[in-house]
Amino acid sequence: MNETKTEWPAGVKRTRQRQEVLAVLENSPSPLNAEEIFSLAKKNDGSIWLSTVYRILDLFVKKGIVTKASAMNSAFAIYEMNRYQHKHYAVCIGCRKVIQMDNCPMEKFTPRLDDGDFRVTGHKVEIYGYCKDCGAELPQ
Amino acid sequence: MNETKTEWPAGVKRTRQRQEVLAVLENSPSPLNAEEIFSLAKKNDGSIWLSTVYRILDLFVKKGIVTKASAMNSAFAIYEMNRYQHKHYAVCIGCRKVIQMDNCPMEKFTPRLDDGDFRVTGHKVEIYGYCKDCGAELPQ
DNA sequence: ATTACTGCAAAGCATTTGCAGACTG
DNA sequence: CAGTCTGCAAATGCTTTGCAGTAAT
Repeated sequence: MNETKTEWPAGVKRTRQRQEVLAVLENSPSPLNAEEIFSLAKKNDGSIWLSTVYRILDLFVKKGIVTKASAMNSAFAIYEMNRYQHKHYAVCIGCRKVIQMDNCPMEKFTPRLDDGDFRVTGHKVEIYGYCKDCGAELPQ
Repeated sequence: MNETKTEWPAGVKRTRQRQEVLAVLENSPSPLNAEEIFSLAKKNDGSIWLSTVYRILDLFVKKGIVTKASAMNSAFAIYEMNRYQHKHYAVCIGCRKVIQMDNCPMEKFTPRLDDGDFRVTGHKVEIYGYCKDCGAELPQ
């Protein structure tokens, strides 16, 4: 599978590797790290290099096609299609499963800062704890 | 300066390097990364190794004396005394300054998750944008 | 004296970079 | 065909680990 669902982004040279990376991201319901994107693209296509994946991801992030985040307590970054919807995640400490959150705690919130003026351009929220499969093992 | 303000934590062997690291953290108003802790400790004492600092920080985190976080878009972890108060930070994209937030967006918030049951044990919030010194350079 | 801790060096892991050949528009 | 992109290898930066000597209780 090598097709992207949407039209090709403007101002981005179309190469086999870029199509592959975009297709992988479009077809993933959850964010992926570079290594995962790399092996999925490789499975579909056969010839792609990890450093190329990083370069493509950087480009896509710069173009606003993809968003980059880093899951807490995790050494690596995760990437997903920028679907222009505001999303946050809950991460299970037990199994590392990532669960989408449907609401955002920042909706009705104004930060109170020591330093006076601060122009907020974005925020990051992550909740952690135990999912229904992992929580059972532990005492309340 | 080599003194710690509070009494020495129980169950932790007291060494010169550990005292130094704890003193550095106690005297810092803002979180520091390992390299910064290392050079401050070195300045005070002269003989300490970066890998030792990492080992000491891991120990302190495990003992609950220190908390570890990772500032967004930044490759390294930051550490600070666990003052048992709930704190979040705003990070300036321009100068990387870290500014404390006095309120918490999670106070009156219940996450709505796809996956049903999830026992929340903690959360992480980070706001980013431009501080008063860096914001001026950029257009509104 | 016994056990844990540190100095030091080297490895580890995610990510980045340099370069020459290959491909796109 | 000019310029960009990729394969590949090697470097980078933060952090971890192994080992033998040193220090703490």
